[in-house]
Amino acid sequence: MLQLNYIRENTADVLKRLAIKNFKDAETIISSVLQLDVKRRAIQQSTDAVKAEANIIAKQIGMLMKEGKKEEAENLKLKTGQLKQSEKEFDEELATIEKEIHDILVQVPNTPHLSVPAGKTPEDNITILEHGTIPTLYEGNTPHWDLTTKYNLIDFELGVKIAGAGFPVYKGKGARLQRALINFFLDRATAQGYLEVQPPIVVNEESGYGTGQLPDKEGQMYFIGEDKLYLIPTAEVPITNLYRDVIVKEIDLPIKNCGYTPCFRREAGSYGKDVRGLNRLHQFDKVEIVQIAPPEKSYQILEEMRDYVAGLLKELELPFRILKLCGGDMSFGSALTYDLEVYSAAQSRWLEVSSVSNFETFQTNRLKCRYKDGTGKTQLAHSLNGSALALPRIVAALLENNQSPKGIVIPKVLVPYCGFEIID
RNA sequence: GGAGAAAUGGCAGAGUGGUCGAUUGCGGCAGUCUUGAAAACUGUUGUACCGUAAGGUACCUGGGGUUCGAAUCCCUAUUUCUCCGCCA
Repeated sequence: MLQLNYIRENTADVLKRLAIKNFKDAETIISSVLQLDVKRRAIQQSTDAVKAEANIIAKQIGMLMKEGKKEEAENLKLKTGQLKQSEKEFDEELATIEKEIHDILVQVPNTPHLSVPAGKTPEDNITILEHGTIPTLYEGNTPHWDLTTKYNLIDFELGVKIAGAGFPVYKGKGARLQRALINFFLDRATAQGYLEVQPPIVVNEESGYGTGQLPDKEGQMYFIGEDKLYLIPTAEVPITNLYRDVIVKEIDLPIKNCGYTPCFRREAGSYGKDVRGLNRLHQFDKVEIVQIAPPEKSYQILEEMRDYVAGLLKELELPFRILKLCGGDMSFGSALTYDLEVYSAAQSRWLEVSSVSNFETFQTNRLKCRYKDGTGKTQLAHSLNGSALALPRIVAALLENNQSPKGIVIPKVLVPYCGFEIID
């Protein structure tokens, strides 16, 4: 959520940036918020004035009672009736207008960084780096969904029986590969200075709100109605919410956390080749990295995070590219996002395996995640996160790219984690 | 799940209707002393909103109520602790 004060003081800038995100009716919405804000401040002044008067009278009555001047006290009490009435009215008016403002603000997306390219569709994203060579596969290569069956790594049908489509059962070397990747990712992240955390994989409503999944995207999360808990769509939610209602010392920034969790997504509305095999699942595993950063360093940190993830892909020897997302393809809360995509050779397509974003104060404003700066002033920190990495598509690319007539070759870096060099 | 107790500032812990935004201790910050540090001493130390400012308003787990006035009384929700039950 954008800060009202910021909108008020930088209206032109906000509008300019919202245009990059193709946010419709930005001018109308922003100006209505600003009008409501003027009204709100006027009402608050009236409210405060009435309350101040009432407080004074209450104190006077207290004094009179102490001095035993009951009659005078009774007279003063008579005066308070009118005040109480208008106090109540003002309070209600204020609450109403604050809710109105809030309801509008939650619908306004984050303002993109000025370097974000304009554009509406993924075609408008900018490729900033391509790395590795796309492998030439041998005659008779197959997509991963055939390989997983051939080598008995994943049983999709069994998952359907147990839970439903999109809940695969990993078996044998398939299961071991999962575990290997998780450990590899966590080891690399901790070596990079990220503190590993193991958060709950369900969150309450407040947490969903804090990182922006609620109120908008609740249809994308599994909900346990009896206990009012949401299954997390990403570890970003519980980990970032660790810092909800927290004021940290500047010296403790940046805070770097990583964590492995399963992720659950309802993926309502997905279909076709996008959901085939491992391409899109309802449950998948991911290691997430999260940073709480001082504003002046957040963009440098974003690049570090992006490059760190790229480093993982290099170690895994996967061909990949990095995209800088255009305004139209960025998520609601992000100010700048890099997507990392690996090339899945048998499918002949790029698969998104990581999304690294700077949210600036968009999340921390909701979270009330702040720090004291050098001058002792309290201000909002920036929050950033990225996948490092999501497993299924990595597995898909590994299987497809590394297939050979003899079997699937495990990248060197994973061999110690897997305990085998080839899947055959 | 049953019975009981509790929830106060970064922490500990006072405060049961009227100058209480809240005693005190610890911690933090600044200073004095010291070659430096420690100790001791002195001062300072919550958040948000409104206001150019002076200042004002709100917040003692959340919500509602009683009252001229609520940290304090009542209702309610949540959470925590103790005991019992169940259980990885």
